Amino acid sequence: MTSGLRERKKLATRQALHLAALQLVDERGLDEVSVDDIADRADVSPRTFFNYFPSKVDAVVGLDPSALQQQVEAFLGRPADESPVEAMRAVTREQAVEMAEDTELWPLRLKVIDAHPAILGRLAAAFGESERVLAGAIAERTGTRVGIDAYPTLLAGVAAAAMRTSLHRWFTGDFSAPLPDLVEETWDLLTAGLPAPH
Amino acid sequence: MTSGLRERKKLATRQALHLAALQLVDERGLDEVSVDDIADRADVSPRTFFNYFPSKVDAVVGLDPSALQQQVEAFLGRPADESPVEAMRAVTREQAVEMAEDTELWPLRLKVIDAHPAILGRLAAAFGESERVLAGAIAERTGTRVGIDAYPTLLAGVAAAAMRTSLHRWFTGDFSAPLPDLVEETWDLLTAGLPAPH
DNA sequence: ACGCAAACTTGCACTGACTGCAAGAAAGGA
DNA sequence: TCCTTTCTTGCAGTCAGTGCAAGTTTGCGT
Repeated sequence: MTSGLRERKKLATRQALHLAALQLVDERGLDEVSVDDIADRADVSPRTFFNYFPSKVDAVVGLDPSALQQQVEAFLGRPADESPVEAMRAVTREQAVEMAEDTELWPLRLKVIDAHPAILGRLAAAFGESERVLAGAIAERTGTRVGIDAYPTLLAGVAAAAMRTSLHRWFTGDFSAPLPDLVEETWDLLTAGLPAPH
Repeated sequence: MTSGLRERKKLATRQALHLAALQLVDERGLDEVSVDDIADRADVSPRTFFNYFPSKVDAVVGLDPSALQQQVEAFLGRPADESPVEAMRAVTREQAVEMAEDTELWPLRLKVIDAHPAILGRLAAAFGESERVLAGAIAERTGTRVGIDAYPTLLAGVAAAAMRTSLHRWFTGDFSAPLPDLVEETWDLLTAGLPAPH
């Protein structure tokens, strides 16, 4: 289908670097891990590290660069009779299902991120980037304009907040509750206009 | 009231560094500005720069470190008969009023941030930090538990999204629309459960 | 199987962010 | 005025991150 040897090797190297970064930071903490350490464990030269990730924290976060585009396409591909909120909710639910399938990487990622605010910062930036792009897609679908109308930026931001909230609860509950269920609960709260609890 | 000479000087130096960073980055772009440049314009040594800000981007963002605590106190100090959403909304509106009073710094900040995604990342991290703390305050007020219940984390995240959305529209509209009005509109959308536009 | 072109890895040298330390200067208070 | 505390500064050092050029590996047509 896609894969020559070259592409498989690249993917393997990328994953090795990400995993090495994740494990090392989990073991020692962010400041006690150098790029050289990560490159060593992944069996590549320090210089090669920077061919794969632009910075140390990026390697720890290790986000799939194609995920954002997939998210946008999934959103735009939702049935036309769904409201924007319904479509956005469906997309985040699908993401949750995929994340939950991975029983190793995401828990470790969340553990490390939770322990290191600096990494959380980079993650937040990624969410911000995602928000920008998503807002454009939402505007396209609803006929609103980013920056002029509140709707697209707000919905994108709210969707990101919903995902963050769900991930946080997933982590806090030691991954016992199914992530998609947590996502559903969160969206129920949102569409009800955030009624006070109790 | 508070101010000895020493404290006034510290505040002045901090503001000078922040303004210098902001102007220089606006003029040349983030990568064309070094810490030495910023320190030069603010008339302090490069080493002193790091006594005030832990990094270059932090100086550009230049957030008031006490703002977060004030926000939490403002939230906890709202009348007990207000719902959490009403209280949160009131706090963000008050913030908006304060921000709008400053007709120089915030517009420049937003302009620079909009032009430099790397800075936006740091800002997002600050919002994330704020969310964490706020979530704690919300939990305290509502008797819910951060990490267990969705409510506190979600409301904090949504409030941050509302502020980001409003700031973005304020900037896009060249600061002609009153920021507090934009905040109100955004919260109206939220409490209505994000109804589809049109 | 061969050989060329493109892509990937690596080492080297360099810039600049950031830190710890210790000495000097400035401010506050008795 | 003297002493203490705090702030500033220079120095030396570590490490992140980048451009370049040489060497290596893979893809592909022949």
